[in-house]
Amino acid sequence: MPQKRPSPKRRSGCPLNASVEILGDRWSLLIIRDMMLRGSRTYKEFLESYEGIATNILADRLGKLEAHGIITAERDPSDGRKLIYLLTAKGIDLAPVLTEMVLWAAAHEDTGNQALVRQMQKDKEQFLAAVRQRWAEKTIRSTAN
Amino acid sequence: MPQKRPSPKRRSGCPLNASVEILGDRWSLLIIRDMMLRGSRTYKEFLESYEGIATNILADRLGKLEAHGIITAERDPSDGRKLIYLLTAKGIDLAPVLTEMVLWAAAHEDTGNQALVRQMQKDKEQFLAAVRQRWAEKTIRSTAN
DNA sequence: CATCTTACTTGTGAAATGCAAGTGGAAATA
DNA sequence: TATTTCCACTTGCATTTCACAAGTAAGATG
Repeated sequence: MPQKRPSPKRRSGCPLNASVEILGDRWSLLIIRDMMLRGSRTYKEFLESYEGIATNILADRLGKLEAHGIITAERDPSDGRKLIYLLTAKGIDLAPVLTEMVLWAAAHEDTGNQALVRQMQKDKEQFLAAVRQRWAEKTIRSTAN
Repeated sequence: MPQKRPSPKRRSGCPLNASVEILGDRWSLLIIRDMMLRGSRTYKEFLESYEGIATNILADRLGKLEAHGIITAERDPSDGRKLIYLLTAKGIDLAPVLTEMVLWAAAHEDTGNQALVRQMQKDKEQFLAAVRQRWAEKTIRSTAN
């Protein structure tokens, strides 16, 4: 049973450093994006994401995200092979972080998915409210996390 | 002389992916934090940061941040050994990203610097305005970037 | 001119990453 | 029931990145 230590050994107490140590790699936030915006819930769905994460990296990141309390994993009752990954409240609270990163890149880099970007630009708070709303609906049970 | 193309080859057009490819490592955002909040401007000042970045990693990250147009480097007129690193407009636009990451970690992890956190929590927009204000004052010249 | 300071570069080993292939249990199919 | 397929991984291995220690070159200092 993977329990979570508060801070195994941080380089510093700075909150930004904590975020960077947990999320600062090339894949973790993309997995969270897929859960938050694309509704991905299984290992296979994450693998199908456009960027093409390697299987061992995906397994490692899912394990770390779970250890950090950002996602949970539960066996699918209707198909015993599948694990259903869900964002916790801590995980859905990353929505503002993702949003700001999207807006920054959209403003300064040549990127796609302008539909999403315009939605965020038009009304950030409304966008975040919608994200949280959808998450709450999917998480009818297991509100313990 | 290491030059850089705007987007050498992205894994995908997703804006979040762009941000993650540019900023998704354990050091880049901490360097930006030091520039934005601690006023660090030279190689030596970055090295003195609490987390203890290695010299080769720092040189590499400064080069990449400059290549991405997030910082500029100029020789110090009063001391020819020093390079003065400054945030560009693109760089200061990362303030909302840093802020959300700080707030997320402060809410869900055991972190320090509660003074900064409370300031952000109290009035996020005012905090960001102050950050931008300080940056604008320091960047009286070279507004080209 | 000798020494110190600043901003690096280089070398080496350890760790993380990417890719291909393999494994084990559950479900679907013949 | 036996076989095949599906799902979620694990393992091996080559490549890349990282951390740490040491060294270097140009400019400043005494």
